Amino acid sequence: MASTVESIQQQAVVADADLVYTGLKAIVDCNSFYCSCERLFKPALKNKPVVVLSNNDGCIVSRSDEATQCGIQMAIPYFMARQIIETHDVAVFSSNYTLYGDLSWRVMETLRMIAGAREKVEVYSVDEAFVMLPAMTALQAEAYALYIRQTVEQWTGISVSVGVAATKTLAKAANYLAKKNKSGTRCVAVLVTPEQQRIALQSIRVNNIWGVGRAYANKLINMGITSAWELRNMSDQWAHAQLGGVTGVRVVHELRGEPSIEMKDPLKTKKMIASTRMFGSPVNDILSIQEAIATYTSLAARKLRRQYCAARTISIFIVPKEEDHSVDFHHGPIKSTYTTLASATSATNELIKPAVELVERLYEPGRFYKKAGVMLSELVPDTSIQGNLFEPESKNKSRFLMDMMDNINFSMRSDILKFAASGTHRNWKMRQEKRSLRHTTRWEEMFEVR
DNA sequence: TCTGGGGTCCTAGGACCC
DNA sequence: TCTGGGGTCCTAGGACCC
Repeated sequence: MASTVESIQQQAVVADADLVYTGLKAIVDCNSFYCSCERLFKPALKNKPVVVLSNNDGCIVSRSDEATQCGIQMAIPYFMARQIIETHDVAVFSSNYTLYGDLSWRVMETLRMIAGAREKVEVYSVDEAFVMLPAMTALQAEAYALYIRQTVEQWTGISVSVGVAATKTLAKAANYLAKKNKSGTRCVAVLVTPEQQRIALQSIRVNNIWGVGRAYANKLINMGITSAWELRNMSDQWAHAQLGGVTGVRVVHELRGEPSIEMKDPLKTKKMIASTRMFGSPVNDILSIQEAIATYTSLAARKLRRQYCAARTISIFIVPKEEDHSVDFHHGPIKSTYTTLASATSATNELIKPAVELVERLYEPGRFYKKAGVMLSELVPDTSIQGNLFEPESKNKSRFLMDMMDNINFSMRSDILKFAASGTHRNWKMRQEKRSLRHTTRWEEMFEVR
């Protein structure tokens, strides 16, 4: 079966007997992404159960199919799965975001090459992207999806599932079916014709639809609406009243095949950038907290510069360790404050100083804290700074310094260069006991071929 | 005596996503 | 003992303005 882009595109022209669809989208989703990354460099783990833990080794955030079959649930705390993990000899890894980031970039670049243009790929998360497809028939869409899957796997070693449809929500539904029955679908599913859509949606429960979370799923099921097909057939007025207004109407429209969630412009920037983390163990001295805040600020500043932005507002928060364990974990008493700068900046040193000063406003001696974070908002394009002739020269110099630091940090993929305020003791640093090596980005940890 | 009909901006909170 | 770290969008309500 010849399934190259060229032959598919030629067929689309020739096969005028078939209906040609325009505006089709594919969602390409890496299978158990973090686990796949870990396995890539440890062939012995093939077909073995693998899990990857969140920061601080807190929760399970990725599990291989084998781990799922062992009965390990997604997003549960590590300690709760420990027994199953030991019984089944599951391989456990701490998160290694450097490795995942690099492999993610390779997957996305591959998709951009397949699509033929940067703007035809919308990176949705570290392991998912939407791809706009050329006009084609239903049959060709399936061949194209297979081609995407095979090419990504061949070029990056990462296996993906592909769902194709006229709307993002239906594409996600197709992808859900492809993943659910990997051997039957070859990790590819297409929901293009009305018949394909009906059969698929009748088989999917509402809670598995993109945009229907736990709250709405419970509500729908209580109302007797259990399948995606039933939801699709509800009226706009009903959706508006019952599913959170316009958002709910969009979901129903999308299920009917009417595009209501547009492809995002990849050049559009974020409105806010944050960097927050739990401490490895609770901390009660102000210096440690300030060190942590300084470190998070430099991380956030780096993200800021990567998207060519500057920030005018800095907010920080710290979370005291709760003595009362009955308090809901997610809604602890967060203390926060912010400051607005005279002018927007992306220079780490200009952001760290006010951020560290803010800590003094919140800190109460004697208390223990378990988490802190920095948020940068009021973002503006960086060009407004670069192009300003009236800024003192020192500002441009610091911008230059920042570029250099980013480049060094990026190429070495570690924080070799740091600001003194980030400290060197780091007893607040998170636990990462089971982190794998950074095979693709560090010479000394490179994978050895024997 | 009596209390319009807009508009904007901001914040908090809820719902969702990975 | 032990519970991630980001994000987005939408709505309601209050303050303020004319």
